[in-house]
This record gives sequence, structure tokens and C-alpha cells, in this order.
Amino acid sequence: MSTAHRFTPEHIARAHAQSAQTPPAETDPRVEALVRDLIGCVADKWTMLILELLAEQGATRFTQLNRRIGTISQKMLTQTLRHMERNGLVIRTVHPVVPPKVEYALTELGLSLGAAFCGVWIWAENNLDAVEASRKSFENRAAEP
Amino acid sequence: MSTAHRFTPEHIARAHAQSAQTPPAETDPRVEALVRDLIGCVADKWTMLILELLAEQGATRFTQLNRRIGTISQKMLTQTLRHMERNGLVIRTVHPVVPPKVEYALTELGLSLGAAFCGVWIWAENNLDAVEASRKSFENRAAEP
DNA sequence: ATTTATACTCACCAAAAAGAGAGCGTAGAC
DNA sequence: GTCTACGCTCTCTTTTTGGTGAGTATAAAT
Repeated sequence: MSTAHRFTPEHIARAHAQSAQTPPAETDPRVEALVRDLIGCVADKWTMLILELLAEQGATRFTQLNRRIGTISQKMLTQTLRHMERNGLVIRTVHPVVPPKVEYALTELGLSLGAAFCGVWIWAENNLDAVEASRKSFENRAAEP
Repeated sequence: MSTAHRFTPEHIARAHAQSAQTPPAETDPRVEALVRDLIGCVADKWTMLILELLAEQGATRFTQLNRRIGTISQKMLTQTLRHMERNGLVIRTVHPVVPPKVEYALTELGLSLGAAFCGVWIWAENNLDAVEASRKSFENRAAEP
């Protein structure tokens, strides 16, 4: 997947610019806990997928998202979108028509998170084979001790 | 936490160098599935924490890891470490003494994954406040429609 | 009159993940 | 002789997660 390229160089550059701003060493355990918690909220499978899709296609309707992802249940989709909205990653726009029309789009924050995840996607793409090899050799080691 | 700084600039530079190698657009659905799967295996809470700790302190014993993390159960720690070993992120060294001594250390692969996650930690650090604010306003919107 | 589309919510159930606590084998300290 | 340390594993129970299928409101199309 060209996940690596769904975010423009500018996004990524922005993410790195932020990293330069970060104070050199701060180890407040409260901050640490918050950061962990935040990542826990934000770094799940569905969130990452939706981030990707919205970055790729811009504003998208509920049912379209549902169809594109294919394997997600309505329940999970709603739930994930609500969490994302709460965390400021997407904006939900309701058009008061009937049948209902609701669009979801990434915010700046959502976009920047997508850029941050980029590194992980790239890592996965580049290291698929290494991991695969490692698994094989692990299984062999386990087989004959 | 200065999570951002547990990985040296060289590691991060290496991660970006990889990104430059990535072919511009490749959307093989099989690769896509594999990448997703891999991220699913690798991007969980405990793995990320252990990656951090090992990057920070180098080779560490089981009980030390357990104590440092504090909130992890032995079961989860063992399980996570096994998965990481299988995926080639850590090496497990058994010293045949009694009482047992087992050390865990990051591999190159583990180190590079840590570097990739760096962007996400940095994002979380930098955007804690934005997320917090967004949550507050979301709750307010929910309260009075 | 019936069907269709949309974006949900709700109640229920099954499966998966995670925590708690006990046990184990053995060497050295007391 | 008993206790402790270490790195687990095993079983049992609880919690969390996620899927399923039904229901809702309403206007337009058939």
C-alpha cells in the first residue's frame, strides 16, 4: 500500500518541525501517563484505517466509509468515528435532509496524526520480509530444541 | 516523558532514509493486508512500552521489566516478550544459572520500530492539550443540543 | 401501498483478552 | 530445615470487545 504517500511531504515536514520544538528532556510521570493514555485511545486498528481513508479521499459519508472498509460493523464504525470526533481528529457535518446525509472529514489534528503514523506504516512496509523471516526461524527453534 | 529522545537522531535518520527508498505508489492488496496485520501485531500498548524501556536501558531482566512497568501482569509480560521475540524485535538470552537469569535486548529491527513510533509519541506529547480541549468542547456540545 | 435509502441506536450474545493466584525447581543465605 | 529469588506456566474468573439483527424517522420513487 502506498500508505506512505497518502500524506504529503508538507505534513510530514510539519510533524518533524514539531519534534524540533520538543523540550530536550521532560519526565513528568503525569504527562507520561497522559501520553500513554492518549496513544491507547488513538492507536487502534479502525482509527488508523479511517485516518487513512479520509486522508486519501477527503470528506466521506458514513455508508461510503462502511463500504470501503468492508469488514467493519456499523457499530464499530459509529463508535470509532465518535471517539475520533471527541478527540478532535474528525469533524462530523450533518446535512438536514432526508434521507440523512452525514459527512466526516479530517481536522488538522487528524491529518497530523496520520502523518505521525506514517513512520510506522513505512516501517511495516520495509520490514515485512525481515519479520517473516524472523517468525520462520523462531518456529524452527521452537520445533527442535 | 522524553520518549521523543530515547532514540538517537541516527535512528530516526535511518527511518527516514528508508522512507526515501519506498517506491512511489504500490497498492497490492496482499501487501496491504500484510502490512495491516503486522501493525496489528506490533502496535499494542505493552509492546510500545517495552520497546521504550529497552531502548532506554539496554538489556534488562524479566523481573526488572516487570517492576519498571509496574502495572503489567507476568502473564502479559511473558506473552508480549514472546511475540516480540518471534517478530524479531528482541533477543532473549538465557544464562544457565540458578536462580534463572534471562535478559531481553532490542534487535536492530526493534530499534528501528522504536524510531518509527517516535513520531507518534511526539505527536501525543505535542497535542495533549489540543485533544483535551476538543474533548471538553465535545462534552459541552453533547450536554446542550 | 410498498419499497428504498440513510445514519444511526439498542439489546443480546459469543469470543477474546486480561488479571489473580498457585505452583515449580533449585541453589544459596539464614 | 526453611525461606527467598527468578522466570516462568497453568488454571480460573472477570472484563472487554465486537458482531448480529431489529427498530426508527421520513421523503421520494415505484
